[in-house]
Amino acid sequence: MATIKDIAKQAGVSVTTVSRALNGYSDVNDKTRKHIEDTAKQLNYSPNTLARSLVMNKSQTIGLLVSELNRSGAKDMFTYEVMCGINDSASDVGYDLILFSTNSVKQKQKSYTQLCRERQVEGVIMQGIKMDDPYIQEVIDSNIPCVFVDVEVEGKDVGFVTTDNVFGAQMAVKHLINLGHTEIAMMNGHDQAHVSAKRRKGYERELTDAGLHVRDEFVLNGDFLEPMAESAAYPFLKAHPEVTAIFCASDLMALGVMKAAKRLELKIPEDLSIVGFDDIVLSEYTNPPLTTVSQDKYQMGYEAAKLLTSMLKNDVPVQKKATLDNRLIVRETTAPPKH
Amino acid sequence: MATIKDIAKQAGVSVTTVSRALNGYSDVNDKTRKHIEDTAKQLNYSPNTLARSLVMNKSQTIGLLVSELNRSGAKDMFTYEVMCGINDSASDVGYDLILFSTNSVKQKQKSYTQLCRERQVEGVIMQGIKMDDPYIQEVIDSNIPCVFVDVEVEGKDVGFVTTDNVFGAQMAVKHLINLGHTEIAMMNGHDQAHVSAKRRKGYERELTDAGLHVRDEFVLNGDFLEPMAESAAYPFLKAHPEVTAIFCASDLMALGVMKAAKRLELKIPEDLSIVGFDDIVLSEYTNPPLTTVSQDKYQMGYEAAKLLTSMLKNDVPVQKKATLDNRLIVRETTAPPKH
DNA sequence: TTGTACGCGTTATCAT
DNA sequence: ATGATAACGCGTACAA
Repeated sequence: MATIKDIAKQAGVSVTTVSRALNGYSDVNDKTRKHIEDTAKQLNYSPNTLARSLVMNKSQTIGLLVSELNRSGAKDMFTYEVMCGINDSASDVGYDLILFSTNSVKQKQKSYTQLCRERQVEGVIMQGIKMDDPYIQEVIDSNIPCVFVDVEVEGKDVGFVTTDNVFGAQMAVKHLINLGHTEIAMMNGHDQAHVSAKRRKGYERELTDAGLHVRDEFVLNGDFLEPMAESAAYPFLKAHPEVTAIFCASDLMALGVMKAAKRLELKIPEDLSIVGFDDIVLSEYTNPPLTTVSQDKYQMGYEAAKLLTSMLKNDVPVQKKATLDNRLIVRETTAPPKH
Repeated sequence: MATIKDIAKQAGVSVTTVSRALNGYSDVNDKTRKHIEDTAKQLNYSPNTLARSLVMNKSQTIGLLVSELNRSGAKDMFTYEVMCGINDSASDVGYDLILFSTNSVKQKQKSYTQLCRERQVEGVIMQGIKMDDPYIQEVIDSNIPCVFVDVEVEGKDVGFVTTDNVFGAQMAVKHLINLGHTEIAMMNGHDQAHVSAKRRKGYERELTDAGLHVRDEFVLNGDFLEPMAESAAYPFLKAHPEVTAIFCASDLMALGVMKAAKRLELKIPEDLSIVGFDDIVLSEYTNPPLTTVSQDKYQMGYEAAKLLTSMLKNDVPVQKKATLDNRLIVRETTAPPKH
């Protein structure tokens, strides 16, 4: 627990000199610097970042605000991989991460700015937040730099990173159309997810472009959950034998659809083609392996942190959004329809 | 950015009174407290935990030290679920989490105590560390309270949480023996993993108890990685057609073994029974679904944080270790051997 | 019940 | 090139 004071005493100099020597200022004699560095090492000194942050008014800390950090199963791998990217990128530039988990209830108890200011975070990365969560508006109103993952919000100090969800959905649907499908349904997430709207847009655009009908009753809601998707798909597929393909807004929901199809004794892909979204680890191992739209989750996190730290470093306006490409991975759940 | 000073000025009292009023001390007039609370709210005040920590010498922060936080795939879900548990438990008692990711290289650059003291963490939870990592000894030598996940280290300020790996392995092997298997191999992780030793011990003990031979050449190393397990299993299974069952020290390696078996045209479970360890999400979806030993990862994290915070709160000696039960989940990769 | 004064460990300003 | 001193925001003896 040695402090610069201890070093100063031991080395016979003032605290000022110690501080400057250790921080690499040029206006300190080489000999005294050496001496100070030696005694610092000898005393096993480590600086107290708390004190430093207090006086400098910079904490070198980023808040990682994750909504519903839990074992929902749905976003698990997604959240984790994004986090890895954030962590790598942030530590590259010397920022530490402090983890806040929140949910709709907590958000009512403590305001966003309070949360941030208490811990003096310099900026925030926001993940898994829903469009109707109170924090979104608070973020925009506050002047704490923030980057959203997968929510397209912009503001003076607000940016976001996402993948091209519209185009991703288009790729998926185009793939099905190219195979010859014309009756294509969609299993969507829920209305509070920004990506849901985007993916639906892509789905509808691609159908329209191909001259196919867009039918509202062909779009189901699976709440991004496997069991919900299954129970939504089962009656639908039963009632609509003409449907030969389903585009799912997440891999997990695709799993649910696969289960429903199995119960209806529909063969995949012969009777029903399925395309997912995300490319979670699981999708490679399903039976048959799932065709899906792959998002680079790690990269999303990495870019998010990069965006944020660049906002933090510069006062000049800076690029505040990033849209990553995603790509279609064709596996074995898609084939031409039987006629 | 209002401070207690601002409140004091506005409310016409001293900072001391503000501090005491806001911290719920009893020796402050109800009327003044009310007045102070009102102006605090009006000024949108939030306390600066940095300053508070500095003076109290308590940061209310736990360091979450994760080794190799990356997309290795192997420990992904494991790490994530443990983290969820830690987070829930820690936030229950008002601790925040600061994320440190480390690896063998980083550990040489900055010492454990330095890392901790810089950020003034009160305690640490250590995850995914290898037995030959330098930090382990440093943790023991330091007096910063620490709880390890899955490494059985004890010390004055050091505890751990783990599952009963020996017994878990025994359950798995017993299950195979009960089915009638006698030639049972093991796919182990690597020598730097504490759990590897434990699981091997259970494997050998159960064989011995059943009067079966323990053969060193029946124990392979898959480094906890799927491809490594596959390439280790392939030649082994080819050379040892007498082997009818393999116990794997992780589900991921079980996947590798399944791939090797497929290449050798061995049917699972008819020609080869496989038991995994962990019960990752994936194992439910493999083809066929994997029989495995399930660990409650969330609970491990929850207990780890609980252990640590109780060590932090009390100066009295306290329970410093926790061993959780795990259970065998029989799915479809195990069956009696063909004769 | 309230206020004064000091200290936590550090950096920054201004002298010297 | 070096040192005194103030300041960051807060908690707390001690005094009143």
